[in-house]
Amino acid sequence: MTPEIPSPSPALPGAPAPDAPERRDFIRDIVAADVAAGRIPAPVTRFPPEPNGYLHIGHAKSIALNFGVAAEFGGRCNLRFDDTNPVKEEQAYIDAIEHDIRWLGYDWGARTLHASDYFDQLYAWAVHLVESGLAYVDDQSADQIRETRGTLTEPGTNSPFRDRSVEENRELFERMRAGEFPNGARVLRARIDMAAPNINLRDPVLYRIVHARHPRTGDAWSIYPTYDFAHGQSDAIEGVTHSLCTLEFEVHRPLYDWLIEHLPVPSRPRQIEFARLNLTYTVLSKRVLLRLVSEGHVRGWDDPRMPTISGLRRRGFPAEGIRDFAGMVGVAKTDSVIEYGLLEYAVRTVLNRTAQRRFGVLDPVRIVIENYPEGQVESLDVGNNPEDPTAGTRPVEFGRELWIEREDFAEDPPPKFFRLAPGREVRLRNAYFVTCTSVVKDQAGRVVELRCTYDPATRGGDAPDGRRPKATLHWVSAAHAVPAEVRLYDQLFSRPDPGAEGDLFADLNPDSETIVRNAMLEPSLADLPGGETVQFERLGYFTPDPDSAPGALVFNRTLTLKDTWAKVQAKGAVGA
RNA sequence: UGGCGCGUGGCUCAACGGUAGAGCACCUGACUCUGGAUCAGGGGGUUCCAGGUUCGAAUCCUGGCGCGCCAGCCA
Repeated sequence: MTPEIPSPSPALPGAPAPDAPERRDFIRDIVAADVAAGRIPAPVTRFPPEPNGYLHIGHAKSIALNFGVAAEFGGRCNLRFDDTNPVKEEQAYIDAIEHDIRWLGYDWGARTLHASDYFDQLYAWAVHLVESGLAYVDDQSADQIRETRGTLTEPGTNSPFRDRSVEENRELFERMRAGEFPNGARVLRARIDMAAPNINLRDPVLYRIVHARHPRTGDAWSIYPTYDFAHGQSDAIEGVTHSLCTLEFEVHRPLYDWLIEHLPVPSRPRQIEFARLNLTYTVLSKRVLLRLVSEGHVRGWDDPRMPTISGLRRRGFPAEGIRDFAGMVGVAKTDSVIEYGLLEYAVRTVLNRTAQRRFGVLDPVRIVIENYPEGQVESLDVGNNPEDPTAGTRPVEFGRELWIEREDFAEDPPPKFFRLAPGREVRLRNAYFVTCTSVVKDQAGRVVELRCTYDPATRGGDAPDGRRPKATLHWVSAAHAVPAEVRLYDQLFSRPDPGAEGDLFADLNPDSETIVRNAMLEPSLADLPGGETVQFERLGYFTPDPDSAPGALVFNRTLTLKDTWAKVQAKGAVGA
């Protein structure tokens, strides 16, 4: 499914480019101050995904932050899987996550770590807490625990098992580990304060009984630590200095600190929270993304409409564009929603600079050049990228019959329409000037062919007399064109704030994908390698889809070009 | 009628007591063999509100208001 991708650009992502403006945000300020004050020689960060789904563009922000901070201050960033819940986690997700981070262009050396690597140590620390009288085994059910936790405005009440002896707690916890009890029979809880105004401090659960096979530790454990107990301690084991996480963990920080304080951990990490990424027209919730996939609203995690890294990759977004975007969105504590257009801007900027140009006609209409010799074919030299002279040129066949874009012709051109019309001369890009002499229609009145003449003196696209048509059209030789299916994409959701008014799934855009089955492409496109995105001149950026096969080409439209004509039309429509 | 956090142009951020700035978006013009790109210019902010401190407040204090998060044996 996932195409094999050429390695990302050689520039070391994460490391500041020599000419990059200094990136500044409150987290980098804190790190810089810690380094300047000599509290740490260099920062250690970590990216801690739970392997229960695919990475998405929101994770890219976190990845760029964690790896970026580490690189900029000469530190390091670990990849650590937060694999403490075996009922939701799978090896397939672990593999996909590693692949995606590599594709994005980040490198964590040999430091592929797992919270599960620390299960022994974590267990020993839990015992330490028991022996300090700071944790106890609670026999209450999940329901009972919920009922006695209190509410936002009322304190909770102590569990009847809260004052068990250290001996009894130690024995019971040991037996939980030995697998003597069924799921949910007992938990290990921290003994903090059932009346704490912060609910996370009301004797939070540290360990629960889960009889499930873990992707890495197999059946070795029948109890698993919760996020709260595993995360900070894992940070401490790894020597993480700045544990960067999203805002929803803010209220967990007092617990994070409490555990670090009461345990003989080897280092004292500090948790700092920042706002997660939100994007208009997009949902970045693993739960929802999983539903989109499992309910068949999209074809898979890597559907080109998905905001997953694999989806964006299949769509043709370059890793560099995603990295640039992550750098542009800023890091702050304000809950915010980024306009999707900023992502497009970042991607277009990279693609404009790097994508080779090709000719492709999505909605072909035939033109016949009446004064061009029948049977003649000539090869024209066409530049691969006007933004990059080193990209060279390629030969493109020209002949008497060509395909042009149907919408590049108007029998009755509206004002400000500069393209082909009866009697009007336009330039065929890198080829000749042609003038439309007549229109051939079928019985239904549909244009089936345009008869034209060309000016042989304009070969290459310039007129000796200096005259300049107002429009330049893309074209493909009818005798050489290869047919292809092209998939056009629009937002997966039809409103900028999906789900804001009721059911999220009711906001799915029914026109998020449009399939064009009879596109005509220049023949060089037939063997474009997967993972490469090119520009179809005047149309946008396109990339071969993995569904593509020899003789049955399939392309995805990555993005359109910026379209000011569409804007003019829209204005006209409003004014009319 | 709990706790924690956040409020600066349409969007995202900066300004860290000295009189509000950037990117994106938007508008205009130039240029152009992509109605793309590029270049030049422009509009747009009572810095949530109200008091207070100060020669001076987006920055400090007090009180409001609004928004977000927290009552999983998810992370």
